[in-house]
Amino acid sequence: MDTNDRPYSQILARLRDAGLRPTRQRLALGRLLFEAGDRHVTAESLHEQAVSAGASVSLATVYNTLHQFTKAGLLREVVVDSARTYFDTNTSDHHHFFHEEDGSLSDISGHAIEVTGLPEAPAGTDVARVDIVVRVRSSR
Amino acid sequence: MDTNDRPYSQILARLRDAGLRPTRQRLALGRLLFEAGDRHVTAESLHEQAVSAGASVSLATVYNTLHQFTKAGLLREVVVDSARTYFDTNTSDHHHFFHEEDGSLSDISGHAIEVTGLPEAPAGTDVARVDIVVRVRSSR
DNA sequence: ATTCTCTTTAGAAGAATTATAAACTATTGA
DNA sequence: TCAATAGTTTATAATTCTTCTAAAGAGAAT
Repeated sequence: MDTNDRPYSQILARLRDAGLRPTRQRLALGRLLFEAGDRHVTAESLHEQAVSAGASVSLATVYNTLHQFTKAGLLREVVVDSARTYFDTNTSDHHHFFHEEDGSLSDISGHAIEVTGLPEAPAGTDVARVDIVVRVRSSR
Repeated sequence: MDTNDRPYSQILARLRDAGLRPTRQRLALGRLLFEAGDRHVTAESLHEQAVSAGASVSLATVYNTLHQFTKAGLLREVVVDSARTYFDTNTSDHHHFFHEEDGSLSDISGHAIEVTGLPEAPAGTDVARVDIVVRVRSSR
């Protein structure tokens, strides 16, 4: 068994579980997304990376795939910048540092975080999620 | 003195302090923004309101003005939705409920809120702001 | 292999926002 | 009061990100 087979099979399993056909494009994007630890990507950045890695995938497919993966729970959307949409391969409970200058994100583990003093959700509504974004800038 | 003079003069003072000429357009937008308590607007929504209030202001001017007011500290930008940019007339320390279904915002006073367990800002960076967004959906 | 259904894709379309350059207006100083 | 000037407004074009469309392509099942 080739050492590269295992990652492929993991991605395959993820796609299968999500009910998504394991197409060439989804496998390629899945590998880029899930074989490198926690990542934050935009459609454009992932598309660039895919192309420069030799995978020919259209930008439309990248958008489609990111949304399908998100719906399947494989990715999470992160809203920190009104100019572009970020997707996070870390779907566990956590928050973010956002570097306003370069637009980069880094995770803040959700375990240690506690928020006190939050009022109840408005009448007739349920909380879907609590997002904390710590906006930082270089000190000098 | 007309009862409507006071608000005008308040807006005038705000503009003067910000070093912005009190033009017809800025006064009209300033009144809409600051004479009705805490508000959350988008460029489009404020433009619509201005037009239907009889103030002829172009959309470009609404964008310009929102950004100038923000730079002057009269408004705050709120990032909750990658599709559009919201501006908040409440510039004090506070957070938001975001109704994902209708795109509306409501304030959460910052006084009672406390976040524990946040790690230090990454080396070489300073915290510019901590934003908490509680995303809610109607219960049924 | 054939068929069926799901996917991909190029390109058009849409939506929000920003840029441009000409017309306009508040302010200043004579 | 009246230019001159410097800052504003605006229509419109341009940009950018994202979604849509419809036709071609590719897995899956028979």
